[in-house]
Amino acid sequence: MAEGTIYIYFKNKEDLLISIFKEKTRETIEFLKSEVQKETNPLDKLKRLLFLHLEIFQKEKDLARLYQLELRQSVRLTTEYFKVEHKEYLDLVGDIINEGIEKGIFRKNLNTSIVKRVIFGAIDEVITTWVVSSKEYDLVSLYEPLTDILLRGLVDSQG
Amino acid sequence: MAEGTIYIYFKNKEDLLISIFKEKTRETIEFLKSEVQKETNPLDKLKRLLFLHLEIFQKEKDLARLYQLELRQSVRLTTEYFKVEHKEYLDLVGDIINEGIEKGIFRKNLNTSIVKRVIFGAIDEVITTWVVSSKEYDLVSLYEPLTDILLRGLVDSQG
Amino acid sequence: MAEGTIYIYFKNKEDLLISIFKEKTRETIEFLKSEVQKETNPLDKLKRLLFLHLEIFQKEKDLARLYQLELRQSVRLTTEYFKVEHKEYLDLVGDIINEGIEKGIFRKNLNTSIVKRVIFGAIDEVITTWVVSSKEYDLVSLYEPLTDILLRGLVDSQG
Amino acid sequence: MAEGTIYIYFKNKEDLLISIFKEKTRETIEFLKSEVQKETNPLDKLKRLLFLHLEIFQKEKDLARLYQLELRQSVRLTTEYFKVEHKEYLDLVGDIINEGIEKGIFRKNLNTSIVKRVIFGAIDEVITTWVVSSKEYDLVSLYEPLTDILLRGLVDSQG
DNA sequence: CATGAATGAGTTTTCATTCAT
DNA sequence: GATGAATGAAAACTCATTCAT
Repeated sequence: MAEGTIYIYFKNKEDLLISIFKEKTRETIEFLKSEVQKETNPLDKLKRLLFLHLEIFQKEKDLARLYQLELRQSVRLTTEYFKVEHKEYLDLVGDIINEGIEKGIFRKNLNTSIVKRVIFGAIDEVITTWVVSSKEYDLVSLYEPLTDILLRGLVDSQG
Repeated sequence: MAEGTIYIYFKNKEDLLISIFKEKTRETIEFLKSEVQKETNPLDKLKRLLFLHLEIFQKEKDLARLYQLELRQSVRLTTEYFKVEHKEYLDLVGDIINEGIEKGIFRKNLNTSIVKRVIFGAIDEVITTWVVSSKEYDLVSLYEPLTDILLRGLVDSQG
Repeated sequence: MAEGTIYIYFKNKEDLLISIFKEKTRETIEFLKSEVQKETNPLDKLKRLLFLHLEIFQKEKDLARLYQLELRQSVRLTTEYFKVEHKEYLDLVGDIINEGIEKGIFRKNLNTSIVKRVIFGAIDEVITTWVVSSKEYDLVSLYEPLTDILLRGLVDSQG
Repeated sequence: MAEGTIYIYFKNKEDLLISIFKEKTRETIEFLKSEVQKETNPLDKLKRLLFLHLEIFQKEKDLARLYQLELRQSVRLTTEYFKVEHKEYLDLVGDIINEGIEKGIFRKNLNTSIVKRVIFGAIDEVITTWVVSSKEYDLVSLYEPLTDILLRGLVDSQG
């Protein structure tokens, strides 16, 4: 695509970037939603979501770089993204949590709006570390310890 | 300080930014370390750390903006920061976790290197949301639900 | 006509514009010539010419805009236009003036090559003012004061 | 002056051009005003004005080119210029005409607002012709026939 | 040493022109 | 021949860096 072409379809370069992120994120969220719906147990839904999140980024490291590093380049872009597409992902997590609470699988006194951010933040940080790391390692293999902490917490309830 | 003055002390603008972040981060980590050492119980150490992290950023929203948005604008800066200063914070958390595991307060099978990232990621996300939000709300009040999830996890162990 | 089509018929955009102006100007000058020839008195010829010039532009404000503003945007176009089509209009005026001098209706010592430019310049300025004006007003009504000055001059010869 | 320098002082390139024209025109008008005031007779005032107008442009052909050709390049520029600086020149002429009418030197029934435009238009056209001409000739020498027509008109009042 | 106006390399944007359909 | 989406050379603009004061 030639330089000038983007100006036929977008007001400016930033608008193009915003559009790319919106498009890609929506597509991914649609995919995640449909995959999650294949499970009936909220616990399995959450697990599958986290697994796929890691797997998608592992498969497309360039995309991961784009999301974890380039997206943040423009404050306007980050803000826009946070308020719309990002919110949709959080809502997907939030719905699973709420369902789990209702079904007695998750704890009753959970604050869903914080829980969904904790889950996203945890996985986001793990992916960013993987992206900036000079070492090559398997991202998906982090699925086990990641879910373990999020689901069971840090404190030894037996102790 | 005038525009041109920075080039007397720094090679370029990015170096200035890196220097500011390093300086500020080290100072903050020193403060956090000294505060954490006032507690003997690893659980209390972790709680105090999270509380102070929220409190510091709440008190200086400009600093929060700087860390959560501006810092991320330069890929080189983010990468550099991630590998040095950010690591120090993670190590502080990691040491507390390890101490807790040894003392039987935290679960034995925790993967410390993931746990510390989960904790940082969770709090980081909560702060970024607060920074980009158009609504004004109390960040420190999120301390309770945040520690609750991280410490106890999502799953209802009674159920 | 689609964008690309003009390059089948014209070398470039400027050539198209030149062609449009040439065509339109020639057509208009032909019309003016034939109208002027309906009068026998050079004074009436000049009056009719000025009246029609105002009337044509009043009737087609878009055309007026084209001539008074758009045409001047390209230096090459202005220069080209000035040397050919514009000259034809001036010659039409010049011929009327010369005829008037010969017939003793206009003053003997008139410098025809300046006179024709004075007449064109005067009417051109009046039309440009009308085009750029934010107020809507009747252009043809300026015919009377315009001819009065050009024919009788400013000085009170009785005084 | 380097490319980027203009953006320190002006919003964009067009604003720079507008500013140059405004500045130069105001300066010239101030000069013309002061020169005109040296005369007491309105007729002499007008003559001196026309003479100086020709002389200034003859002396600075580049400036003449700028005014007669480049100024028209942008419709916005032409419109802005017409409504402000250009108006000031016309007012200067208009004031002289009004004074002349009052003193019985110019004809009573003159329409000042048209007269001033006729005078400007006439001189403007003569200058443009000089600028676009491939022949080099003396512009100031046109002062005589130009004032002759404007002051005495075309019609032979003896005839 | 400090300053901030000026710089110009790099980036973004425009728009006349091309060319596959 | 006609079309209009795509092109890219040129113009406009930005902003980190320099340097005369």
